[in-house]
Amino acid sequence: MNPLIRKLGSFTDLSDEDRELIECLSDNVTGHRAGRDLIREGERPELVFLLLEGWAYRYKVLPDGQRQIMAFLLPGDLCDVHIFILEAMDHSLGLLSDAKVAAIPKQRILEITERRPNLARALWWSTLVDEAVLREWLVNIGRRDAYYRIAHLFAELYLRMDMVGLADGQSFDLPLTQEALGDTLGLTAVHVNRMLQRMREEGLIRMSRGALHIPDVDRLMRETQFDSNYLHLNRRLHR
Amino acid sequence: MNPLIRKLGSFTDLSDEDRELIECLSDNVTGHRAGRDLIREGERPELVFLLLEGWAYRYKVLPDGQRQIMAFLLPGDLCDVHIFILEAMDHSLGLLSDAKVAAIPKQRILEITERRPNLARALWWSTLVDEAVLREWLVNIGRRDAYYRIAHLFAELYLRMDMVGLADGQSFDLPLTQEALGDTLGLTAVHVNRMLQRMREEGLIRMSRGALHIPDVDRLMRETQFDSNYLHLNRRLHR
DNA sequence: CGATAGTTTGATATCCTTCAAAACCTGTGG
DNA sequence: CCACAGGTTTTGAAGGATATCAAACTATCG
Repeated sequence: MNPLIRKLGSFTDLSDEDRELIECLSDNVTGHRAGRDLIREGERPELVFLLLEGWAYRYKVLPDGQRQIMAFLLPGDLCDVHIFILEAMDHSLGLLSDAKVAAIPKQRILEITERRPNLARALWWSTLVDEAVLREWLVNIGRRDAYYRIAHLFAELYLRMDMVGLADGQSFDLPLTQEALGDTLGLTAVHVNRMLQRMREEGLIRMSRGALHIPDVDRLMRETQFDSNYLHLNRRLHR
Repeated sequence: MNPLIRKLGSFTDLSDEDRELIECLSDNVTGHRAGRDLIREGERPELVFLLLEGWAYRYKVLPDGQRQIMAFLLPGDLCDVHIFILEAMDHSLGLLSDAKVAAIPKQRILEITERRPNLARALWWSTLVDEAVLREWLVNIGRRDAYYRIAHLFAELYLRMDMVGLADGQSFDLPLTQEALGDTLGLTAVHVNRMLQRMREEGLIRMSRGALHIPDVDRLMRETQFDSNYLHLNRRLHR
C-alpha cells in the first residue's frame, strides 16, 4: 500500500477517488542508491519528490564543512509540496539508504489541490506536521541533554515509522550512522557513541544491522517525557 | 503602510486589488499588552493572527519548566495561514511587546487563496520562508558556538526588520531580555550576558533601551558567515 | 522613591568536544 | 573462502565551552 495514502489516511478519510489520485502521483518512480542527492542547495526546484521506500534527509553544509541535518524523510513523506515557488533551494536533499522516489511535476500538485479540497487539506496537514516536527527538533537540541536528545528522536522515529506501517513490533530500520545522528542532534559522533552505549546498558534500546529495537516503548516515551501531540495523529491516538 | 503588503511585495508584484484585499484583512485589529498569550498549547486554533505592530513569539514549555522559543513574529508576519486545520495547537503564541494584532477568520483566508492565485502564491512563499528560518535556527543551535549563534540571530533579525521598513539605519527595536535570547538559542541568560559583553567590547553591536544598533552591518554579516538565501528575498537582493 | 524585573559578577562544576589510535564490520575481488 | 580496504564504531586522556548558583548591581515604572 502506498505509504502516502496510509499517512494521509491517519488524518482524514480518503475517498476511493482520492486514493487513486495519490496512486497516480506515483507513476514516475525511480530507484536510487544511498548517498545520492535528489536536489542540492542553490538549485531551482522543479519537481516535488515523494519518498516511497527508504530514507532521505534534508541537510546544509556550512562554509567550514560542518553538516547539519534538519529533517528525515520516511516513506510516505513529501519534500515540500510547494517548493517550486522558490527560486533556489536553501538546503539539500539526500538519500540515507537505497530508495524509491516518485517525481511529481508541479502541475499535478496544483491540479490536485485545486480540484480536491479534501486532498488539499490533507496535504496541508502533512505540511503543518512537518513544521511541527521541525519545531520539536529545535526544542530537542535547545533544551535536552545528549542522552534524552537521542532518546527523544528515537521515540519520534518509532512513531512515524509505525504510522506508515514500518515499525515491525518494536523494531524498525534506522539507516543512520552515529555521525549522522550527531549531525542531526548537534553532537559529535564520539559522544553519540557513548550515549548509545549507556542506552544499551540500561536496556532502553538494542541495535543491530541498521535496525533499532525498543524493548519497552512505553518506558522510552515515559523517560523522554514524549508528548506526541506535535505529530497531530488525530485519529489513531497513540498515547 | 501595512507591513504584510510590504513583505509580500518583496516577493511579487501586488495589484491594487491584492493590496486592498490584504488591507481588508486588517479590519479586526486589537491592541494587547506585552506578555499576553494570543493562543496556548492545546487550544483549538480558529483564527489566523496577523501581527501589525510589536513582536510575538512561538514557544513551548517543557514539563520541567524549561522554555524553548521557536520563532519570532515581526510586524507583517502571520501565524500559520492554515493553522485551523489542526485540532490543537502544539505550542503557544505570546507577545514580547505591546502589539496590534489582526484576527482573521479562516473563511477569509480560504476565500483569498481560492480567488486570488497570486496572493495564494505569495502567502505560500511566506510560509516557505518561515519554514526556512526555522531550519536555519536549527543550524544555528546545532552548529554555531554561543557567540556566533547570537550574532547570527541578530543579523537575521536586522534583515527581517529591514524588509518591513523597521530597521532605522543600523538600529531596530529588539524587545528581548537576555533570558529570552537564552531560551531562543539554547543558552543560559548568564552566558548570553557574557557573550553580549564581548560583542560590545569588540564593537560589533551596541544596545540601549530595547534597541539594537549594528555599527557595521557588513562586518556582522561577514563574521557570522551569513548567507541570506534562506530568507528568499528574491527581488530586493540584499547581499 | 520603592518594588520588581533584568543585568552583571565570580567561583565552581560538568557536559561535551577534541584528538588519535585501535577494533570492528561489510562488502568486494581474487 | 580468504584477505584486504574503507567506512564505522569504540576507547582513553585531556581540554574547553557552557551551566549552575548565589549575590550584587542597575534600570524602569508606577
